[in-house]
Amino acid sequence: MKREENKSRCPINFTVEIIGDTWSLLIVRDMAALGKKTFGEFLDSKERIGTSVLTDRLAHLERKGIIAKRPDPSDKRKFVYSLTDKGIELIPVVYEIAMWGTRNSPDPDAPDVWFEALKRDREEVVRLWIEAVKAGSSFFNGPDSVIARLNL
Amino acid sequence: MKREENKSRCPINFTVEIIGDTWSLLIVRDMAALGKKTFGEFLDSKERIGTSVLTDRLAHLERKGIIAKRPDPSDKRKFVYSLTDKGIELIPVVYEIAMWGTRNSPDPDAPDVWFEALKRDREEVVRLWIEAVKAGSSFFNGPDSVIARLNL
DNA sequence: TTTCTTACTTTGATAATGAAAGTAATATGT
DNA sequence: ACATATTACTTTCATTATCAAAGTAAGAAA
Repeated sequence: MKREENKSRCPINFTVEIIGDTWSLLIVRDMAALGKKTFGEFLDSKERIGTSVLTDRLAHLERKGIIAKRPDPSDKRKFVYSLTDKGIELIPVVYEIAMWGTRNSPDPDAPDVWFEALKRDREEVVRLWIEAVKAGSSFFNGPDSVIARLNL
Repeated sequence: MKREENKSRCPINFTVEIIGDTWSLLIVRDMAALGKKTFGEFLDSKERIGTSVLTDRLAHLERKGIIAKRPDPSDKRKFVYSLTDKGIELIPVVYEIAMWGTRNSPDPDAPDVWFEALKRDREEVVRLWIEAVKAGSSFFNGPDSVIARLNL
């Protein structure tokens, strides 16, 4: 993997060298928006990532301090992946990327509540999203989800 | 180029399939932050993009409606590249990516005024940045630049 | 009219991706 | 207890992308 070449110390290049590929941000999305936590759950997304690439991207994100990997106490075959603070800080990036895609895609596919949430104040949605993930929930799922807090 | 595979209609995947690679966002950065406009100017960045990759990425961004390409009226060898409205809409994404990189890079390299601008209100900076590019300037350069408007 | 510049294209080596099959550890059902 | 299933990988190999270097054609500058 030559993708971490440190081409420059530009802050934008720094970020792009970490999440600027086809899969990394989709994994962060699955965690932050859907609350996915295990290898099998990540495999099960619409974009159909392959196992070898998933293994590679998870190791990459872990090495870069975006996610943490722990053994699952209740099933010793499994590992539980979670966003670190650094990973949670990516939520504003993910929000803007989702916003741009929603506005510029000819036919965006997302839960109805996503389009409802976009009508709300950006600052509030981003703040609630960060709080949700810190509380162990995600945008759409869990007791502290954004949609629960906004009553959507 | 298989990078536009339409893996899903998720808004995040839609955006990532357009700008989720090593170079596309750096080109957008060069245009939005530095006001670069020509092939030679893009070649001349710290990250040292190769000519074949630059040609490919410029064609890709043009095809996706992010940038426009016109002949230079004063030098018929040249082309002038500019951000479309769709491209200008990426500025909030670029801002958040730059913000994350600035906060998480161990040794970020950027003009001093960038760090000054980060202390200001996000909404204002993003608004001024969009206005600057629409007026033919960029974040750092031109009569309507963000740093000119903020007196930095 | 020679030389330089610009925006490419071509070539060939190296690296990343993607699909499929394989594996070892652990869990589950009977 | 035993057979089967599941999980998180690893391996293999064909396809595709990237990168560096050299080449090119149109136009500008001296």
